[in-house]
Amino acid sequence: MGITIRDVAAAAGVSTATVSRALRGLPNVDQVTRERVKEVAAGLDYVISPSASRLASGRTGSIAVITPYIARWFFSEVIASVESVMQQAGMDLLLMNVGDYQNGHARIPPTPRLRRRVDGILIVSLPPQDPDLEPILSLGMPTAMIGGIAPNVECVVIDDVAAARKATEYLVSLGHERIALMAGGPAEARFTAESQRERGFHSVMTRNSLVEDPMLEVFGHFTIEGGESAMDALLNQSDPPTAVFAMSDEMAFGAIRSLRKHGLEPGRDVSIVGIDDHPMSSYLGLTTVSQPVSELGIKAGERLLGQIVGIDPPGGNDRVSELPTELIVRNSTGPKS
Amino acid sequence: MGITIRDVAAAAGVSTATVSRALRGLPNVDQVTRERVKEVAAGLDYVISPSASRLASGRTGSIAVITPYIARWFFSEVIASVESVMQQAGMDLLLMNVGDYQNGHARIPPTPRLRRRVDGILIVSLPPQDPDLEPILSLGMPTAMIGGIAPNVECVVIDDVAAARKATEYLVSLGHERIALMAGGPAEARFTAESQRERGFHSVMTRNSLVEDPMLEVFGHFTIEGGESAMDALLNQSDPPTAVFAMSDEMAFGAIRSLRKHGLEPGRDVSIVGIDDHPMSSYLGLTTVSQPVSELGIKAGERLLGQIVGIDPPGGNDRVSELPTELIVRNSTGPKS
DNA sequence: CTCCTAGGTGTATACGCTTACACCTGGAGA
DNA sequence: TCTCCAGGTGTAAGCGTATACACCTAGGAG
Repeated sequence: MGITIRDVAAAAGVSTATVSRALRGLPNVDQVTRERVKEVAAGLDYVISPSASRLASGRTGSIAVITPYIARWFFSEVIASVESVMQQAGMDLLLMNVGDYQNGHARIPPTPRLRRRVDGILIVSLPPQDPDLEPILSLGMPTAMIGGIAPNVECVVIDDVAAARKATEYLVSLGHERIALMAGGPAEARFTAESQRERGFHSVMTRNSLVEDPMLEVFGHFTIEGGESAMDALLNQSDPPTAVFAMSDEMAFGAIRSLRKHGLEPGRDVSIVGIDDHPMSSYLGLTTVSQPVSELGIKAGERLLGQIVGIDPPGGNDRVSELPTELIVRNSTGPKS
Repeated sequence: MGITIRDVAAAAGVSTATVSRALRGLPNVDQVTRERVKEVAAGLDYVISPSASRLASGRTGSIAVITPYIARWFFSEVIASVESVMQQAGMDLLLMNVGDYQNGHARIPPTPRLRRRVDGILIVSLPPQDPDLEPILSLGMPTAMIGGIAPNVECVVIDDVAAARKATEYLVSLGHERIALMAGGPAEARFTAESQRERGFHSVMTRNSLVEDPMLEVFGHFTIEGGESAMDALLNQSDPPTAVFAMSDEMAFGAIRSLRKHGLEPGRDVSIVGIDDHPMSSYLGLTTVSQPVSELGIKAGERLLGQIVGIDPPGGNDRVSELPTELIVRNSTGPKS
């Protein structure tokens, strides 16, 4: 059926070992021989059998990306950029969603599917309390993480504290004092980024001697609808906020919609800041703190490759890379009226 | 290092053949033996070596998803649903982007990376003239396609002609006569869906004896920005349209923005219809024709699995599944004023 | 009581490659 | 001239599983 390395060896008049070395660019092969082997292989339309190669070498040439969502903006952007890096490096990318239970499917633990199957793992934003996280990490293979921090793992993140500070400080600079915090959910079930953003918000409020009214902390579940009803709730209070810091742009979108529904104009009546710089944000004029999503994926991918190839230290010393964020002022914010 | 099937066999007091059969659920294994083997395997924390299994059996247990985009809405939704199907089936999913050249990377042809590496291929919306399409199809392995039609391939699509008809007919029913067509790009470089949508539009216009002014055909490149400038161009004409059929929601978003920029109100001054039912469409009140994106992925995934397992006919007779679309009326459309 | 069958199990080879090791050659240095 | 070395190359032993085939057993049919 398929043509094998032996066919190539025979046709080129060399041994299979030489073919193997020639084709993989290893040293100790005469340049002339190498060229001839390559030509013969191309002529025979030979492609190496990954299974055989993997079995013999122990390397799989592939990595797994583990993520709780695939289709959401942040995640799909990250996946795309990681794919790009891996494709350049000639690595296969296995996609594994661990959030599928949200659709009613049984949660299939990824750990058994990882062992012996990949050379490295890239974890995207699993919350620290995720039941799959610990087993994955204790697999002890090259691992990188985006949007979260774990000991002994290469982590690529933004400075979520600083991002939240930028957003909050900007609102304060506009004169706002009653500022609401729109988080994803209650503190027990938060992503790392969420907790950090709360810390950033908190620090700015404290530094400026502003009170954090517990009534002004609401949960938008990182969705438009969630943001909308959270804003609804804020507006129905006796003393509504004059500004809102939403932990994500999508929640901010919902908040804007709620404002309009109540006949209020974002930026004039109530100011809204998000985090992300989602593609729709410029469309909707949302002031936000941008995060370099593609760069997160690229950097984490490269770091992971480094571990696999053996250039980078395989974790060991809590390497954390922080990528910069930037406040982007649009018209969903304005001075306190 | 790793523990092998031999260790399990020894520990369970049977041969490796029996272990292999027991673990994979093959018949001709005594129930008692099977249980014991399973327990021993679990106790030893044994996981099968995919490479060895693949090499010996010739099956890879994985499929490739080939797509020109990863992060765009339609594509990420499709990928997510396919991943779900494959995870349930215990198949690995390799992600391969063939649109990376758009980011300045060299285009790496996927064909060599496919051979001997996957049991099946799922192609998402490659345009018929894509240089990679033909080589992939002539690989002769189980293949399914979403959003496009090719001979001898299992295809899952929406009826793009009908979808475009629904949109156009609705505009006609509102009394519009000067209706613009916002396509992606010129006819030479169109996705299958694009051509079909044009046909649907055309048929309705003709049937209602409406003239298709060539001036009213514009290109929005399936992006918000593209839609916006295309709409700008339309509005700058001496005799602008009273309605626009945009081939995608994102272009429609751009069109809406353009309208507002020109002081016009969508649905009152100019009507806009899109296709997709993008998550932001309900937010923006866009009238559109929805397509069942997840179902496309699920169905195509299942069909592909069927071919691999050998239940479904492996292509052969141009099987095309059409999934239903639905007009969703919101407030970007209104009677001709 | 014998024969046959079918379910259950073991033996041993093939899968296609990588790589440790042995080997060979020619030229540089002594 | 001889030795040594390094660059090239070949040999052959795995890598861990699947599976064709042989075998064995017990029970039912004759």
